[in-house]
Amino acid sequence: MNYNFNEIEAKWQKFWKENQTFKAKNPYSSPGEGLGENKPKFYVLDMFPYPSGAGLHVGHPLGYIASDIYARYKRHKGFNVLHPMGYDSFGLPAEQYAIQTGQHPAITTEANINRYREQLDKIGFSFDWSREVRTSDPQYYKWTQWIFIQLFNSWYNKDIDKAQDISELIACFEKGGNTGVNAVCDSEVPRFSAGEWNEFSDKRQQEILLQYRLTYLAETEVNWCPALGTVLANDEIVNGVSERGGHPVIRKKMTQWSMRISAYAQRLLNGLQQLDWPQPLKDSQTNWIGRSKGAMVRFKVLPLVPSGEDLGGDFYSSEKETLHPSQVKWISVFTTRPDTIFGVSFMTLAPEHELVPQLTTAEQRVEVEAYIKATAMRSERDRMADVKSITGAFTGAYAEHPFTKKPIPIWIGDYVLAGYGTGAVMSVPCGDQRDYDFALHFKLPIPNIFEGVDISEEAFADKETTIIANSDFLNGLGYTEATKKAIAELEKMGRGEGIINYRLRDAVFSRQRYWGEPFPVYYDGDGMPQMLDEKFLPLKLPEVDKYLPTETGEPPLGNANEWYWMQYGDAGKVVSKEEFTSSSPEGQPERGKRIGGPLELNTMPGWAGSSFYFNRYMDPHNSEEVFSQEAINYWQDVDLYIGGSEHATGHLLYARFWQKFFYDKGLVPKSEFAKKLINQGMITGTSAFVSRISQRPDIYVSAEIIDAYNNSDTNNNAFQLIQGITGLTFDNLTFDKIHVDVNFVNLSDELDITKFKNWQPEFENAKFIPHDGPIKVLREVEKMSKSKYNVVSPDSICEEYGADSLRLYEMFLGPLEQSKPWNTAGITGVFGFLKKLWKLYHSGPDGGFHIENSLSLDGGKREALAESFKTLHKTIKKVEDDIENFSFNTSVSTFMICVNELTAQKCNHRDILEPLAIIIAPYAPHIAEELWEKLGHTQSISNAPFPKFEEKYVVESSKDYPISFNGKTRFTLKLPLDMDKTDIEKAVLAHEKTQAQLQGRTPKKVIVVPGKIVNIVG
RNA sequence: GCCUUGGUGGCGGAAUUGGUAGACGCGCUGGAUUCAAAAUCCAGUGUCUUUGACGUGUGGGUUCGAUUCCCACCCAAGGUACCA
Repeated sequence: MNYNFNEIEAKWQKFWKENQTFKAKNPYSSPGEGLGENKPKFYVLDMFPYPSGAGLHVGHPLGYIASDIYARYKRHKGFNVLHPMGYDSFGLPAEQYAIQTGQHPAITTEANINRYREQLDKIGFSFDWSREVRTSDPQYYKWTQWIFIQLFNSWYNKDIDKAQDISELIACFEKGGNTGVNAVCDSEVPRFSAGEWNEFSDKRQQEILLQYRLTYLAETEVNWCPALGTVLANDEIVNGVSERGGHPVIRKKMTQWSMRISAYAQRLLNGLQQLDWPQPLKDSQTNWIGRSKGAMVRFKVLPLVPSGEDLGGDFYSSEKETLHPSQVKWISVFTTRPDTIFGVSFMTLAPEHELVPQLTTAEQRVEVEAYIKATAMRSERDRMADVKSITGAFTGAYAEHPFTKKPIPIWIGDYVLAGYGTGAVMSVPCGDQRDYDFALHFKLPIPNIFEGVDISEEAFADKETTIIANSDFLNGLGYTEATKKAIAELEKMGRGEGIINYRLRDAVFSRQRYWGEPFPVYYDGDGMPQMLDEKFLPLKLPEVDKYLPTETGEPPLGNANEWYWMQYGDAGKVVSKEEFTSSSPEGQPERGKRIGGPLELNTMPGWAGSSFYFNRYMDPHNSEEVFSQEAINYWQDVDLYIGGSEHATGHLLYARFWQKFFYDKGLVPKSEFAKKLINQGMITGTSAFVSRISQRPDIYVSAEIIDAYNNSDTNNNAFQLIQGITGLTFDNLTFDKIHVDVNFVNLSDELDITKFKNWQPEFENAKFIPHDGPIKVLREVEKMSKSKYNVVSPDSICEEYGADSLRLYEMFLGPLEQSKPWNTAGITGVFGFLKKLWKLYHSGPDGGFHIENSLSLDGGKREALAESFKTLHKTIKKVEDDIENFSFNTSVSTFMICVNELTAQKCNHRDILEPLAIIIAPYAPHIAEELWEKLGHTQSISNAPFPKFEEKYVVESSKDYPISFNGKTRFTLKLPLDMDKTDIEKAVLAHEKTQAQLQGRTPKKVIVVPGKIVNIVG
């Protein structure tokens, strides 16, 4: 009986579905079922996919296969395993497709999901599909909206370092104004007393509260992508262009919803230490958060120097005037080197800095304005492409040095970024290369404040060896002491303080798109944002005629006929503008006053729905709560999370942020959502190329001819042939390489000529050299992509070799975390292995199922099987260790070795073959189920206990010692393992081969490592 | 530039604490079987100037012994970038 994988796999996939084999129980909610009650929990999660129209290629399931093996292994180990799957189904491609075709994104998304599901099912995953979530499902995004409301109703209290309800902030304001409140908020919040607060209008109060909320509406500089018609987050931009589509991105001021993730910067950093995540990923989050320790220093802007006054050669000598205190302006700068403060010879502000217009003198105005205009015109990309040219302009203004009291000229320059720190720097040319270059270019002084350092060529930035000089009270100090002292002095004078600055910016949360979560927000008569009451959620996406921005440039939701919120008392609904304006604000006595207004036109970004889905899986159908406390307290957090490293600074940072917010609100028991994370590597494609003669594009040649050509092997008779047909000699012959579909190529790299000719019209009349023999293709490793025709789909592999072969092969390719090329040819190895495995259980006549039943008490039988037991148990040990270390590739080798050995031993004994089926089941579940059933079991193999490794079967009594001379192994010698050092040395030295090696010399030293090696030094 | 990861046969890769480098598989070569092919099975397969020598990116070092540890460098991939 042959290994009929198609039949077997279909059978068991149906069985699992019908029996809900992998449904995870929340034990408290189904106590009667008994399952899971006494089992420890284990949560294995994959990053849920965006269901793209292209479907899956063999690279996609890699991580899913690994997590599935782990999940199945944990079930065998007696855990109650949660292994869910769902879809991140809001996103740009469906919307772009909708713009082109008018097809509603919900319809395309549904079709894509169905295709994904079909493909996933064929691979035999043990997902609990009863828990599936889709971010675009209103029953799901109801909770995304709910979380948004919670964030809106929260502020960050720095004193207790956690988020609190906004009502507590209001209470503080009412009691003592905002002077005593230590909150994370906008930088320009004015100071006010309790009395002033209570006097503020409702609108003013709302405006102030907005500056404290964890999600807030503010005019911010955003990354605007004109081609996509939307803003993008920093992590959605790669090299100055959009991640999707590669369109240019410019800076633009817009009123947008933002998330105050910066409040969590330090906790996001701290939390990394307890996480078992890949180091590169943790490093990239650390860099992204970008903590730097230094000082905030305030420089007083000096009154303008009267025009025409000669500043002379020494510009530190000008006279000062005094100003009324209310007119004094201050420029705050952030520096990591307060120790170099005496080296400041000028200041540089970002061109966008808000003080620039006020500071600029009449004489400099023209130049400054021209410079600002010029920098604004340059796109982000231009600025990045050109970092070498130094540009800037002098404002004409001066600031006072906090210690020397000398005037310092204030410049603007685009090397200072508006978005980092305060958008202004104190320039220390002797200690910073950028300041140095700027000073050199504009002929500004470069005072040296370092002991014994030459700065005539470049700046000196080495903190370690710094000794400060020419710096008054800092002279002679090193970096650490000088920094401390400088900060202490600044604090004493009230001119600055030590602070910690983060690169992490608040995250823009609005997108000018259709296919995303609508905000549960309307704008009242004052234009202030108001949250919908939770009982009205979900606020469903409205229907629109077209998915493009409106004629007035509003987001696509502006096209909706009905997109106004109207509420009387407890009754609220979405209505048209006409219905809203024609309705009575006074309402009717029994219904109450009408409230409402236009609904928010922006939608939420892609990362909204993915920032809590892992928690929602724990209780996915709960319509009362985002998840119940029982569910979250049972499942706690993700034990193993597998997904791509491309989400390092996006999804994985935002999700950690929301989790910490939930933690503050007492909604979750853990402040980190995933204990362990693994990044699976990318599977690249092996593209196929066929070469054709450049001068005669209808003639295609086999790869051997190209080899001969590249090696200048003119004797190859193909060249005579080519010359005969084309008249081209070897010397003026050139070839072009063109991609061919990898599906037209067989395992021996030979091209299927018929398929190729029928592929595209231009190949119809293709001629081939050689005419008769096979045409071989060239191979090259590239990213798997449609345009390179190197995409291999899992479906075709499953059809030809089966899902078990696919699963084994994907694991066998190499370490999970490494990127590696796909080459279908190698799959025959694991396919052959499965056939061999099948044969082990089918040693009967005509290949029928045959197993020797166990006579477990018969010691004699056991004796005969000792070798097989040894094979089995060393396999159990190795495979168990490998799974725990996520070294799946080596366990496939181990299985191969095991089956090769058992085959050689002609083993057909139940005591061996039954445990073998279990240990292989996580990897190749279909064949394992089938064999399990044949072994007489009626229950699925998936919960069978994992066989226990027993040392006694693998103990060796002797060892083949490698005998080496000066570290080089010459021969091996079998000796008992319990022999001690001295005896080993004697035995080895007495051996004739040793004597032959020594040729009469006396060894200087003999190293004996029992159980390992013997080395003779001579 | 900086941070991270990696570099081993024709190819994917193995060697878990420093102890026989190249497991396992692909490919290739030869053979068996077959009218033939596929499939299957058997044997071989790091390199070379083959009684031996050389071999884990390069050059040093530590060690009885180094793919493994240390120093310097080269190359590749990923992240990040005027971050004050």
